[in-house]
Amino acid sequence: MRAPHEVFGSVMQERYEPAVVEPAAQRDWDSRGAFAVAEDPTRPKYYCLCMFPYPSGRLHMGHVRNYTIGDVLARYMRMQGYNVLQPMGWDAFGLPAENAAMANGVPPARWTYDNIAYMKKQLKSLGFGIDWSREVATCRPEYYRWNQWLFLRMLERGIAYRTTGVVNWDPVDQTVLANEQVIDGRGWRTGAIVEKREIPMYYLRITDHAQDLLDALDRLPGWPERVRLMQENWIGRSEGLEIEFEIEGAAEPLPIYTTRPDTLCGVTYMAVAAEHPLAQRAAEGNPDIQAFLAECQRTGVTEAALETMEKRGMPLGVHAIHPITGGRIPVWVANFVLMGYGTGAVMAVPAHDQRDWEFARRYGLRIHQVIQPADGSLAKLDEGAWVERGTLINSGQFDGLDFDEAFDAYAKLFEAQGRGRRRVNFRLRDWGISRQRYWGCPIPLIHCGACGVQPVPDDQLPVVLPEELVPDGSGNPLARHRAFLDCSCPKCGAPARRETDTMDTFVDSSWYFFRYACADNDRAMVDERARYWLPVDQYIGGIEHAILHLLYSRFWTRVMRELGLTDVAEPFTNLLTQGMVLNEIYYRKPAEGRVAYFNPADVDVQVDETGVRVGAVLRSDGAPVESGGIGTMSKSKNNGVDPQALVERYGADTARLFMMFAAPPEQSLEWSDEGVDGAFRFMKRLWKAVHQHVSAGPAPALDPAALDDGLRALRRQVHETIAKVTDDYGRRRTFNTAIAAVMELMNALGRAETAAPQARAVVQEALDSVVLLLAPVVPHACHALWRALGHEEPVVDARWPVADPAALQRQSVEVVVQVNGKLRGRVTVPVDADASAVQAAALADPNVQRYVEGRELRKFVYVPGKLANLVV
RNA sequence: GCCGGGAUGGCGGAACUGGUAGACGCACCGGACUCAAAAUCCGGCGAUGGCGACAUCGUGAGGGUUCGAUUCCCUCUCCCGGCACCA
Repeated sequence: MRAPHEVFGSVMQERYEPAVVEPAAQRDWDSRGAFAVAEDPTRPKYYCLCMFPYPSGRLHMGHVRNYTIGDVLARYMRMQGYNVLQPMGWDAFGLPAENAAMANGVPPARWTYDNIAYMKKQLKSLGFGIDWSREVATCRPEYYRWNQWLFLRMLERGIAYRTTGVVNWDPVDQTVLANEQVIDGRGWRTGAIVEKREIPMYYLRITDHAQDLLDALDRLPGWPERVRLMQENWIGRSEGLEIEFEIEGAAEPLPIYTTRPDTLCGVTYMAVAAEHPLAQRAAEGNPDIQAFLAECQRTGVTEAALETMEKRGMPLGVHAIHPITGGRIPVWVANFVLMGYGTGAVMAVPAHDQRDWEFARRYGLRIHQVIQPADGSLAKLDEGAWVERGTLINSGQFDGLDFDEAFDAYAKLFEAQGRGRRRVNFRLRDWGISRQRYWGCPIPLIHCGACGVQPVPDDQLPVVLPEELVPDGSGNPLARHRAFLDCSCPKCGAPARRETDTMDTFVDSSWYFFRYACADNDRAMVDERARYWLPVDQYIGGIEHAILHLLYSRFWTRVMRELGLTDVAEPFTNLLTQGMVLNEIYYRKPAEGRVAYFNPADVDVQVDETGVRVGAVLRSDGAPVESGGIGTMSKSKNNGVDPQALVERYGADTARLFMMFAAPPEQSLEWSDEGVDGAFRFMKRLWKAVHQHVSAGPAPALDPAALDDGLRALRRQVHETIAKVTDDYGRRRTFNTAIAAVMELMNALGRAETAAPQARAVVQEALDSVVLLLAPVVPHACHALWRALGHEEPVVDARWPVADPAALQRQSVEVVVQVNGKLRGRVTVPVDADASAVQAAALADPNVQRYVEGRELRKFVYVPGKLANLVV
């Protein structure tokens, strides 16, 4: 083996060749096990985690962006002295594998394992500093047995329970469809109108933790405000009243929940869900209602579909008795009321609720105002509902009360009568985890004819999913696979049938970050090592996971804590949500047939002489294509860029540099081939600068006292850049501005006169700093350059540079001068100049004088070292 | 429909706590080098007016607060993410 200095050092090659540099750096890291980490109580730990990928086949740019952000932070924190863990794994169960199986006849398992092998190679070629010894794949029995084990613990404690749930049913394929497989209300393969169907499912009681999941958001200062807000709204805590309405001719009252009890006297109708017993009973012997209920069956189950559909209803011929006025109120069935939400019934106040108002208008129902604006102004109820709080009117003894007083008065009244109570309600629903699919973690239950549903005993775990089956789109192949199905009842020993439902893949991803800490333990879900590494210090992933995945993980962590498996309250201390990767969309719409999309790589953009775009043509035929604007990279729009091709052409460092430079991580990132060229040019300039410097031999030691003004200014910029980049990486997480600052420094270095010995010393310090500052972003090139600059220790293990306060000193600063807020001049003043000195200097400026002359100075504003404003 | 976010030159973006709008990069234009091209290097580059010094306008649209607003408040438009079985 060659010593590093024979490869680089003084014989550093002149040309920047990533195809040589990158594999060499990767081999060096591999041979030294640079990223394998162990628990070390003597050093502060830093657990840097990126959301694991679904093994879809190849990496896409969103992955590259995600993992580059993580790798930059991991390498930066390592240089800051932390014991850094950066693991990786595979979210390997899920629908796409079944779809691929249907298309190609390949078992999901094989497709998945092949994809993992390929994508792992891609991740390695991008140079991410991952500890691969901790890799997990959720489709492996070693992993999912702990899903099963914890599920059984939840079942024992009543955290998991069985009830019915609503699913999309394709009547032709006789199968349950995912929401994404329902297109415009029809099954994606059969085109059949999808029906709602109730089936038994297992649920986890996440609602038991609703209050805590909400309260703890305040203790997550490291999460973006917008994610906390989205979770808060998702949990949706509300305080209201549950009120029972008597139903004419029925023994059972109709309970409803309202957050606006102050509007109670404005109720002019009630509405129940199609599945509500009142509606079902009214339908008996009434074909019109039956037809309406059947129609309600044929809608999607998503909230978006329900909210956007036409609000329709039908009177049931049943009446409720108003609990205050004693008046008769018609009860309707309405398609927008959901059986699963609250009590499946609502009171309707058209005067003060917009949806009720529209419904009342449509069906000619009464609109009765009971709230008036507190300022006495008039509510225009013929234009829409008046939904603000106000003062009660038309409410008998309650007239004149405000919202809080009315809430209280009604609550006391109903509580005294036993016909209602105060209630806190959450929008959050329990987590249904049953999926009628093959490629997922089997739910470890056994159905016995005599003993009912029995849990699989712990010593028989895991229930292993057979890996050779190929789904065909009509139901779950497990249900036809005798070797899986047949078993004996653990209680009575009689022949029994295994449960064929599998778990939601969100279960797999709710705790994988624990397993990385102890992936090799085959006797326990987690061990002591998880106590060392958890919680995750920095979690990085797409904003699209802001609610579900993160909420489920927070819940699962709470369950693990209840079971004594962890002491961690919250799994992710800091969260960074990265934006999408976008690209141009080009298409042609033929007179007939489907729109054809063209990959931007095959399209030439035409610009006029000022650089403005005037059109685009397809390179292969030279004919014009239409621009469809900018959109997320996707298969359907054919606008993806293959990371592999990019790495092969420019190298991983250029790909990483472009991604980090083009936009701050939280914003969406627009792809640009020209931008990649620019990043590559910068890499070549950096390489050349170091090459030129080291070719002239070793630089002398730096003597800061011996520098002239020019060199002192250059050295100040070096240290200003160190301070800025440190702040940008560490606090702001804006890698684009950090890279821009380094580019500015390189530009200044290129302009400087560097022949003199002390100039060479400053350049050495500058280049050392630049290589250290860029090492997290472009680690391969910096690995080589650091050694070329004469350092023995590899740059991954180098210490992060610290700005020298002495080098940052300045004697004078430029202050901009405004007159009445408009920029009129600039003056240079000593750094320690006081306001009066700056005012005098400002008034001495000829251009400033033009605007101040002959007018009275009313006010003088001075922002030290920056700005002076003369108000005249 | 509901919840969250965004909009700044020809383009991606910068301006961090209300204080110089346009850093850095791309594209484009001009120049150097070259037989030539590519590569590289140097310079210019928001709009309008002016020879120029400068001036006026300008951060999706409209209004407000302030000595001063891309930044804070109100109204609106468009785009993106999520809406519980895509991951």
